[in-house]
Amino acid sequence: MASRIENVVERLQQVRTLDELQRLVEWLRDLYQVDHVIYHAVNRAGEPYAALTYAPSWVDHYLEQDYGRIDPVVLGCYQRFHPVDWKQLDWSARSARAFLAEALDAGVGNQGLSVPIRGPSGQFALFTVNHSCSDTEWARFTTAHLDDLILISHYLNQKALEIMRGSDRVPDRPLSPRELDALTLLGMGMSRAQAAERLRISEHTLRVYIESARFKLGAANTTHAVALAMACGKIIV
Amino acid sequence: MASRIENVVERLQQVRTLDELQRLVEWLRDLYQVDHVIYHAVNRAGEPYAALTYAPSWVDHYLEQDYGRIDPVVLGCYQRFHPVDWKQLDWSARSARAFLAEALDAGVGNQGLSVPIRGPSGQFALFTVNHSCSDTEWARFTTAHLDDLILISHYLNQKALEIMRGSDRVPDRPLSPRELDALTLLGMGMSRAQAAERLRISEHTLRVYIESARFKLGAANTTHAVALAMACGKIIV
DNA sequence: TTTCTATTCCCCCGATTTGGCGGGGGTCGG
DNA sequence: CCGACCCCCGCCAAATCGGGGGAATAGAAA
Repeated sequence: MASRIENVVERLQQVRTLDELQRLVEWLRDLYQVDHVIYHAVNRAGEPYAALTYAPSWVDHYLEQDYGRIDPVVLGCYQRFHPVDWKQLDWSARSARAFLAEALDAGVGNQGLSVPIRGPSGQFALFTVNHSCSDTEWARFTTAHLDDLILISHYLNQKALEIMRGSDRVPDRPLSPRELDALTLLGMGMSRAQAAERLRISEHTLRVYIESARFKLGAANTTHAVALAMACGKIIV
Repeated sequence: MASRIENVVERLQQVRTLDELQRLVEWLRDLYQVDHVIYHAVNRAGEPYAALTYAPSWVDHYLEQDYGRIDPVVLGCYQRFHPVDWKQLDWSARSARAFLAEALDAGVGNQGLSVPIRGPSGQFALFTVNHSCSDTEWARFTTAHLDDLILISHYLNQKALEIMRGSDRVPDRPLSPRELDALTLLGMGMSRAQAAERLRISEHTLRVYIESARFKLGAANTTHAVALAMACGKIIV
């Protein structure tokens, strides 16, 4: 029991495919003896990916109804940092209560703990465990395993990112210092004239940098170039 | 030694002020017997905050030169998720090598490990330990304490957010779905006309969304609005 | 109920930005 | 030595952007 977390991390490190990730969450469910374990990532392309132990019918219904937009777990975690007990969430909205009723009906436990995880470029994921039991039993479970769950969610997300990154990696030419300066200042809200003044160059020279940066990044216009440079961490606004 | 992490977490929970946070990183430095410990939050809405053990002169110089924009540690961590050993970073740029020389001169250790941490609204922070020692010694240290450092960085950032939330709470009104759509498409490189066509609304309606989004975000122009929305995780390009 | 917001549409206008065409000078590696 | 890249500058026409007027519907909040 004491070395449980080491085993989990070790097993996590060996995951190589999304299929193995799916089997891992099932294994975690059995290991921690809870009803369900869910890893749910929202990547930048907008295509969500999930590895979970819910009934497929519930998952389909959830996606079909676009419940991600009203689910209090998703909404609540999106603006929080620390793991969230489902009881702390705001279930007051009518749509939220209707959703909860449906969820319980679909076999989702009445108790839950969700860990928000964030990666580069606004990547956002949730690691959730949920179970049907009393408040005191659940409190005992969460206090005992909170640190484990934080670490697991971290490694889980790292693996998921690693697996998915292989496909959409784009090789790009580095931007020159002046090009980075130009995009940074524009991203900070300056006009070209202001940025040129700040950099002590002519407004037209600045344009040359913007154009070459746009070309290197394959951007359609200035806004696109700034967005792309930010998205791959080249500039920080 | 085995219960070290429990002690750390317990002590972290008691932190209430930024001053205590500062003393905590000093305590961590002594506990783990490393040269320096740095917690460095980059708060987009306001000014950055740091609790660290570097010499004040180096910190001042760093801020004055705006080294955050060329520091390979910051740039590298910004696009990564897992803790990063400084040796894995890209030190090839001339500015990076010059920066490194200055840093070593200022007493920064030659070995380092930085943990990127992300919170809601694009909040980004770094938890770093660094030390002067050989590669093998450093490898032994990092493998032994990696999980500790991940957990510490998590709790540290949670506390920092908790403490700062009171003071610099910027009331940002949420963007409407259409405003988010508009900014997203513009960030993807479309012109207003193209984005309007995609959303099946008039080009002028789109302009209304852009303007209201610009107003809500306090942005000077469209590019700025897209950059701000991206920076605080509201849109993903 | 009334106010607020979100969503959609229309007009006009000028300033800014854009994209394309030129031209110089420097440094660096093959 | 030459190509490649980075750094600087100018002119021009057209497209885009930002701002000024409006106004209607629906739904949610107060």
